[in-house]
Amino acid sequence: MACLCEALYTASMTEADAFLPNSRDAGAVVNGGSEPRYREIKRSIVASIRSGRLKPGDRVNSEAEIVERFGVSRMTANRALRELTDAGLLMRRSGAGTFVADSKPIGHMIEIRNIADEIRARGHAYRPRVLRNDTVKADARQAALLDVRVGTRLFHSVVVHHEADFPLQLEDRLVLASAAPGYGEIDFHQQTPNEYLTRIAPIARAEHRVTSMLPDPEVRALLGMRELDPVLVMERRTWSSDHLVSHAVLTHPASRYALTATFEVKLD
Amino acid sequence: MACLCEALYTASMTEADAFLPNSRDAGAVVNGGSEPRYREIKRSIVASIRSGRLKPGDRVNSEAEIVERFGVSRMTANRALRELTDAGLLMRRSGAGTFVADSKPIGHMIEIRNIADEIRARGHAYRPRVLRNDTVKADARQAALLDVRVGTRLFHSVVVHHEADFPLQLEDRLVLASAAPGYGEIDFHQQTPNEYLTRIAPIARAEHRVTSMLPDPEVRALLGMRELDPVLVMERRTWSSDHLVSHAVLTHPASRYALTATFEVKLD
DNA sequence: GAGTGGTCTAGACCACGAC
DNA sequence: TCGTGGTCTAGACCACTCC
Repeated sequence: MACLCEALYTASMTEADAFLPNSRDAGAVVNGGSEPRYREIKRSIVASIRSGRLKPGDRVNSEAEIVERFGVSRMTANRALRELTDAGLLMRRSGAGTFVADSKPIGHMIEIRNIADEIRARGHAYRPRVLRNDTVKADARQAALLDVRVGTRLFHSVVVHHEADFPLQLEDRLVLASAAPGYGEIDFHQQTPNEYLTRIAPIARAEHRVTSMLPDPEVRALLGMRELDPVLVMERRTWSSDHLVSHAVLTHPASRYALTATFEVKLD
Repeated sequence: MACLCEALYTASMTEADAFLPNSRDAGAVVNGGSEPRYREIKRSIVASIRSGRLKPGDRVNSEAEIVERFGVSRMTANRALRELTDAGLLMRRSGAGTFVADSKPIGHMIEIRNIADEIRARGHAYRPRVLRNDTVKADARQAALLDVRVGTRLFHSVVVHHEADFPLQLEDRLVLASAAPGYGEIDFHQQTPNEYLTRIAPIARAEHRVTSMLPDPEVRALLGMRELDPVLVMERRTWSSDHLVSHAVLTHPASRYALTATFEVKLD
């Protein structure tokens, strides 16, 4: 069916700002089964970024400020900020401060770029051709793909992403309606399905399967391909929190598209 | 032209045990431009694993032991062990101890499996067909791929990996001779090229490019493919420490092989 | 009960950046 | 100069595991 590759944003961690007022005997040790302080601080920062209150480039509370606001020691504040920095969510400059990092694509993992951005970065016009965006009740096959019961309400969108006038990717996507209620209303000219989803339901886990084949005539026509040109097909399932949110089949003409992935291992 | 996908092992960090005797005024703070203590400890542990002195499942020094041996505070020992654990190199069980983790394939990132293991896991016989394994002097094209000067000594191996009697992957690999001097002597029946390389020159960085095409007749024959079946081609460049070590083109029949990648994001 | 990791504190010195 | 992060210490309490 269809293929497309957009940005997967970092960040996980559920819940909103909910860093409870903290009825904990702050001073001493104690941590009676509750969440560690550093993690609580991380949650609150992640939530601030999620909610849009903190945007890339914005300054985050300094360690000293966190010490005061949360009533923790500097080591604890440091750990929270350091771990978020290691995770790529923040950037720190000694002497200057801590800042929200540019919303990195999936960091070191697979660098799957936002197709729209990618196209624009090449100086071309991005144009989506929306073939459908409906509400459906899951049939057996769809239910299996999203691991839900038959009849569950889903969105089903099919979009062809064009670079200038050339179709580059065919995206066929199923979305769990309960996880992204507004999906049916999106104007794909304003944001790609994945852009929307990563904002609404931040990706916690993604599973990919890449293969290739000769496309059937219909797909070949949609992608404006010559005969005997294979397509590169990427199937992607994404989870948010703990449930499957979306299944996408992203199909591209192999002659015009290659997937790239790069990663580093650093232990220092 | 060849393709194969093996395990990429974790771990980075250069140098051997070299944790200098540490002429640092231990007691106080000070860190006059030298390496932080926690990183030094990490290096030493990584080196122990690298050298084979510590194997998966082995117990690592406890925090208390590190405190004594390195003359650091427990927080520092804890940081070293915790970071290596987060990186997937170690496993900790509260109350029990710290252990070397099973040599994880690239962890959460791309799970690219060792083709030999993968085949055996499916209960089939793995059989390599070695077409060549020569020493060559880099020509212009090869020099560009490995980012070295023309004439640099390289190994060039071509192997077809079979599952039972079916060719599954064609691997065409260039290896920088100076980085893996023994490569030319490997018996690929004993270990795959990548197995050897990950042991000799642990991967610090990898770059992938995946595409597909219709194979030329020669490749098609080597892979025992029918006409009009596309191949899935993965090109991979791997770095160790700071230099490019290997370039591989891994080609598989799309009808018999799919790449999978899965990753999780966790910020807690 | 002894040992282990998990967390936390209240100090500290340092290099760096902004003013 | 003052605030920032980067590192480090020498204690501490806790829950857990293993014996």
